[in-house]
Amino acid sequence: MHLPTLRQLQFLCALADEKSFSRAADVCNVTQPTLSSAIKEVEAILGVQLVEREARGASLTRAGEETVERARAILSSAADLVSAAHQAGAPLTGPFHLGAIPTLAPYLLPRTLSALRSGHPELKLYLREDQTDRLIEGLRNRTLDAALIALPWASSGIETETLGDDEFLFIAPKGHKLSRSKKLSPEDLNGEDVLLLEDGHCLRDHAIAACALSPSASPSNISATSLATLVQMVAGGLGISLVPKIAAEAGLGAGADLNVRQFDQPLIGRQIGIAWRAGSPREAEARMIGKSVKKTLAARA
Amino acid sequence: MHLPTLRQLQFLCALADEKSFSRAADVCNVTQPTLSSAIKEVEAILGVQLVEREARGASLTRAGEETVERARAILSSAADLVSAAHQAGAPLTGPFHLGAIPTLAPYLLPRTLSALRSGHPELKLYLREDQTDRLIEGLRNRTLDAALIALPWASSGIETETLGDDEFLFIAPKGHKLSRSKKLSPEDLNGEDVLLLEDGHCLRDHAIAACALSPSASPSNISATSLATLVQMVAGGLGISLVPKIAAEAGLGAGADLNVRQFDQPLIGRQIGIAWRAGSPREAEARMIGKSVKKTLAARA
DNA sequence: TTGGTTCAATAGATTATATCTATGCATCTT
DNA sequence: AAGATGCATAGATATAATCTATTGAACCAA
Repeated sequence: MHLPTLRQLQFLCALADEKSFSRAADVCNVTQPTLSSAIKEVEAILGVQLVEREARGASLTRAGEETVERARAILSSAADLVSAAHQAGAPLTGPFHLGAIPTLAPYLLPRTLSALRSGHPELKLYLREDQTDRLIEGLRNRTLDAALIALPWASSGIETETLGDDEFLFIAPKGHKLSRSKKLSPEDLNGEDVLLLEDGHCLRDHAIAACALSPSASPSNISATSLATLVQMVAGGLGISLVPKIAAEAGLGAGADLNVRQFDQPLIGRQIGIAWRAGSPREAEARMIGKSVKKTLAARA
Repeated sequence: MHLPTLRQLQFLCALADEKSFSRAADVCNVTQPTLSSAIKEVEAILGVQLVEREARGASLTRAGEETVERARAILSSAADLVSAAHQAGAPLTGPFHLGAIPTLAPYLLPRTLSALRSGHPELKLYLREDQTDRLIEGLRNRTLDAALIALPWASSGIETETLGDDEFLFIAPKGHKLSRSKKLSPEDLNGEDVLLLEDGHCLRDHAIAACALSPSASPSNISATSLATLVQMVAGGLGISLVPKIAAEAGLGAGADLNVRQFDQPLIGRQIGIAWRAGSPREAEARMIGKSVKKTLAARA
């Protein structure tokens, strides 16, 4: 079977990105005729037209779209092969890019990282705090090596490992009626002024799901940009809310005039996990970091 | 990032297979120096030694092993890209290689295939009957496009779809005591002379599991090579056994002096499914065939 | 319409590279 | 020690990839 060259596949992907032969050629650091003939040859090898040559630039045919998708996967695997081999020469070294969601990073990482750093001084960690979607995208486009997120999160091409549980705690201003109620179940929040994080935070979705809230019908449609802000708003009497136990333990809300309490059965919460791109050469390191986080989670009060 | 060529990866895989530069070169239809320098260049690109040059032939280093594994995956994806594109030019044509396990093929395929052929006359079907392991291997090395097997069967790189259930029926010689017992549950077979297919047939394992048999302690350690043989042996009074309902319905055991009956609760059986290599360009056709089989299964008495 | 502009295809020259033949240099065998 | 086996090296050659220069088609503005 006659295969196209990786180089030709790169050209094709660039063409898909740029939708122009000359711009794509520029991106690939070759001249336009070079790229043109390369694309033509790929089409000859595959026996299908991949590109629609139009007056203004180029667009992909249906077959072209699928081919590009496969080509990207192949190029990514090839890049993985190279970095895995490089890694083999010098294991556990080089910069490692770790992402984490904002409702986790400030509370979980400080404890974990100090342990990790002392155990593995050769590991250069770079951190990025972002929402789940962006972190997954980072894993996909290789700007991240691993990410700490809330599970379950199924996504093709992404592998995950569960590290532990994180309970949701109830917070309210001192003297709120739900602070004094004998029993407290998640459904009791329905109808109250529940403050949530702004859209895009997975904690927001988890809270809505756990308490069976109807997000649109929420009386006060106020959203906070961070947990710290949220806590301040609750302390200011604007409403009630949930916070992850891990954040509360790390000192979130300390000093504020707040009532923090557990729910009675059923306990609600989320799972913490680590994710990496399937086939990543840094999977071993991702699992190692996961192990360290897991230890931190288990060691809590 | 500098990538190795697909050609170079092919050379490397051939070297891994042949464990000899000259033989590998032969396989690739190039001369030995060509392959030697290509391998050397890959090592330069990756910055690791992949091959241990020994007096008698060559062996892979640890890094080499992993690189070869990744290389094989990449080459397979590249081959898929090509055939997917070819497919796009002429969908649903060209030879399709379908495998099926021996306890299914003779009983399920006749009915399904005639329906399939009339519905899709352009599809050239080639059939192969073999045990599950070999079929999966066939999917892996691209000699098969899909396979009808018993599920569940998890295997990385293989995708499956469940098509229906197939109950196990009890068979015994006329007059056997279990033929006359009021109720019949799978555990009743324990301790009896249960005849099974020879090792490697998944039906054997399913039967052992379903009836909680201890295979080594089976009084008569007789194994049959096919269901037809098995039925003859049971009819000959050598013992009792299980047969898939689908086989019985297709006429297995018709005419033989046999007692066939259902089990009472719990019913036991297996699931029928179709499997294909993840990323196969013929996935759509595999699913189509699966649909046809599913219809056949559902249309039974 | 007409002339300018944009963008891809083509032709032919020029590198770059892939591959070959021929040979050398070890190691193992007999 | 002589032959056989198996990989590395060197230099020649063929193949391919890429470049420059140009053409031709489609669009746009006057």
